[in-house]
Amino acid sequence: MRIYNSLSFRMEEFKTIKPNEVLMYVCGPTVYDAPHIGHAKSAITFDLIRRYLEFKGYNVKLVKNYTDIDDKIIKRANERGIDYLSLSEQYIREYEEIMNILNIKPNYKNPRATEIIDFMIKVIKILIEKGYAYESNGSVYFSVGKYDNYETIFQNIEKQENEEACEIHSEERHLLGDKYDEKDFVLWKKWKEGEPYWDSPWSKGRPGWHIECSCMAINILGNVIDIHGGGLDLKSPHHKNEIAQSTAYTGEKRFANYFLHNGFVNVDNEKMSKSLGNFFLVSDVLKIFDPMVIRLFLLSSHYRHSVNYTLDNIKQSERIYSRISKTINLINEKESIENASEEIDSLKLAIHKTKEDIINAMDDDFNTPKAIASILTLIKKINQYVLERNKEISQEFKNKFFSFIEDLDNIFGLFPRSIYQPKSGIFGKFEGGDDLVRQLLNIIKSTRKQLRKKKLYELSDQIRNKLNEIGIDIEDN
RNA sequence: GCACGUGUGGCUGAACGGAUUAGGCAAGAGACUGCAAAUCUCUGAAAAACAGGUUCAAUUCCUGUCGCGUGCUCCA
Repeated sequence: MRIYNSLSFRMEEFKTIKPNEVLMYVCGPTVYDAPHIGHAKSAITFDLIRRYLEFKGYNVKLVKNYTDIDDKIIKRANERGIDYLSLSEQYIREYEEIMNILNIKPNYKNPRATEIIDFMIKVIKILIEKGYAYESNGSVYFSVGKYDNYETIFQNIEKQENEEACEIHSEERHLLGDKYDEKDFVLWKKWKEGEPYWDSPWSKGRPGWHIECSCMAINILGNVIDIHGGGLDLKSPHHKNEIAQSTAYTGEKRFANYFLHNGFVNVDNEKMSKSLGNFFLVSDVLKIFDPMVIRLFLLSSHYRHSVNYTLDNIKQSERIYSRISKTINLINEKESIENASEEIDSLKLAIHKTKEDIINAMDDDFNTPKAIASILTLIKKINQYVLERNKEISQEFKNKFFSFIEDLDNIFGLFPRSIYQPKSGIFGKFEGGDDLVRQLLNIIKSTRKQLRKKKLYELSDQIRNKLNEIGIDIEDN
């Protein structure tokens, strides 16, 4: 299995620290606003990776944090005249709800920054003791000049250049404001009027953004982890700083063996972001599209690439999704017979082949577009066989097919049982499959059938249209 | 400016050092059908930013140029 490692700028064979276990940390959101499609892309990316690793037999411990204390949270809470905690609580709940709808598997742990302030203080203390950090006017900063090769992290430049870049700063050790170097970043931020604070040896205050993630990862998963993930926009300076401070603290060579970064969701070929204001909230998109369609849309381009959010593009995904679900329903509803033609073997073989293709695609840096293409090729084959040539299928085939769909769902999280089990087709529209509704619909269906038999098309079409208007699609045949 | 990534058909999006360059959407034609929908079949004599280089052979590797995106400031 090969994955692209942002640390080395190339594809690498994936090897874990412990056999069969993957320690994985993903940077979660700063909870001051509702999640947009960009957050969904990141979440779905790492959910996919996690699912695939589990499919490969790894026990994955995925930790994803919430940054629940930060300038923006404080600002917005003040604007609304509420406590910062109730603000972050509100958005954490919303985030979790949406993740659940998008079929994101629950994480191993979801720590919040404010839960481990004590540990952060301990780590900062040690960083000062080791000479990597300094206190200045009540705040504490990490000194990038004291850290070897700071500039080479995620920068494909030679060590010499790094030394040149840092030397200048370390020679002139005078303060620029509170810092010695512009790039020094804050570990502990001194309290200001109207802000929440925690006591520390340096001042009343709160932790800096970068130290939070390092501490949560180390605290829960340990000094060195397998995979660290996040959006491409976190690469620098966030992940860069995380690496510097974490390895400075632990003394290890690496903080994470693999850094993975997902690409953006673009709007008009520009990054969707809160600061640009060009974002679409997941909750709004969910009003128009099925969550699985959103998932498929975001998986239809490679995780490292950007995906352009347009109505047309997401509609394409909707079409593809319905195509696949229709075939799943078709096989589900079709009666199997004892002695189906031997030709069914070729279909069984095709399933086997498709599964292999998917595994190969996914082993190659999680190539979902390729994997999806091979699913569609299989779907076409099945449709040809069952619909066009109207051939019978065996129970054995059905079993094989559904075990395949289950694999697909395990990997992509796209085909939960609910789409083809108890409530399928039109009944799916009614939560819980109300018996009365079910019976009523059956009556309507059989009435229409009789009308059509008697060639009373006008009336039967009218019924079809009326049902359509209230959101029930009927397809004859 | 530095770094990372990217540039494939009307759109989306893969593979691959060579001989037939996936898959999907949209379009057109046809089959089926009372009609619609769904499904299937066929078609588009299809395309690889530009310029060099390596090679028997490059869309694929290398170099340069240009375009685009992102990071270097909060952001998934």
